[in-house]
Amino acid sequence: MTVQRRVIMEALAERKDHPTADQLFDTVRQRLTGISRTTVYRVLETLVGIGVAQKISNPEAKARFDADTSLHHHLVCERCQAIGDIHEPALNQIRLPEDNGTGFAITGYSINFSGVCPGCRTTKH
Amino acid sequence: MTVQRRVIMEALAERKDHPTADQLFDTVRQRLTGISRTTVYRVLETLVGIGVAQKISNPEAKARFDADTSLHHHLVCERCQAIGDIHEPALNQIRLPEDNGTGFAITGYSINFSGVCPGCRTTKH
DNA sequence: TGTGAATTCATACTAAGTGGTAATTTATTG
DNA sequence: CAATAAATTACCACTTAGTATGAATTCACA
Repeated sequence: MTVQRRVIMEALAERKDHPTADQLFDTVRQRLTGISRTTVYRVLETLVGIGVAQKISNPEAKARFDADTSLHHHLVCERCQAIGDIHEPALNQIRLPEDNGTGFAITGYSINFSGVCPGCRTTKH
Repeated sequence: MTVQRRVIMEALAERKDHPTADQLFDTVRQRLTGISRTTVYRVLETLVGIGVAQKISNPEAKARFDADTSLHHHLVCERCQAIGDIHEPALNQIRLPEDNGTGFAITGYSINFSGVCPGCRTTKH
């Protein structure tokens, strides 16, 4: 466990907006001058690999990360692409399709709700 | 409606693997020599805008497109990132969380199942 | 505190996507 | 069917996101 990993993990854990690797890099470099961009990318992959963070599925062309690895779901804003969390126990009861005819061995799932975030709702058009 | 749009739409509609913009560009350029990469990107955004195609949420850092805009869900392979469709009526009955405490105006949803695809299941490791 | 292994830094690179402008092409209208 | 205005496309350069490689540093443990 290195200083870099701790700082990156902390930076990810303290925010709820599912940042991209470059966003985290901008945050982390202010706390740890000289940290390299490559390190942030690599450490994030490591964190995902050991199961303390996850990549969020999203329609944008960039990876987004989340320090919350519990079963929960996401709200994606159609306008500004912001991503919010939704913890709703009722959504965690979905029966995994066993015989789905696709041959996939399903291990988990996550629901992406699309909609319009509070900020974009109040902004005209 | 231009030739380019028709060819791109056809190329997207005839495949089920949710291709990226560059994958479509490679296909389309063989049918329409001289078509520009930018055009493929722009037309795909247009097709999404008019509602005849959609962007698929996925954990990779690239946009994936789908000509099927009906309510259905996706299977994402953890190993090779392949994306398959799953049409399961039971999954289309989810009640949209009304009072979700987030202020989001929810308009739709899609479930991403994670797992291992048939190809990767039979390949060791 | 020394040593080997793992991690990080620096740099350069590839891949994915965007922006601006001139040139085409389309659709429309007479 | 030809003229023309509007929309679309091509070309080029550029930004952003992510990856590869090897040298240098740091960590963990004896």
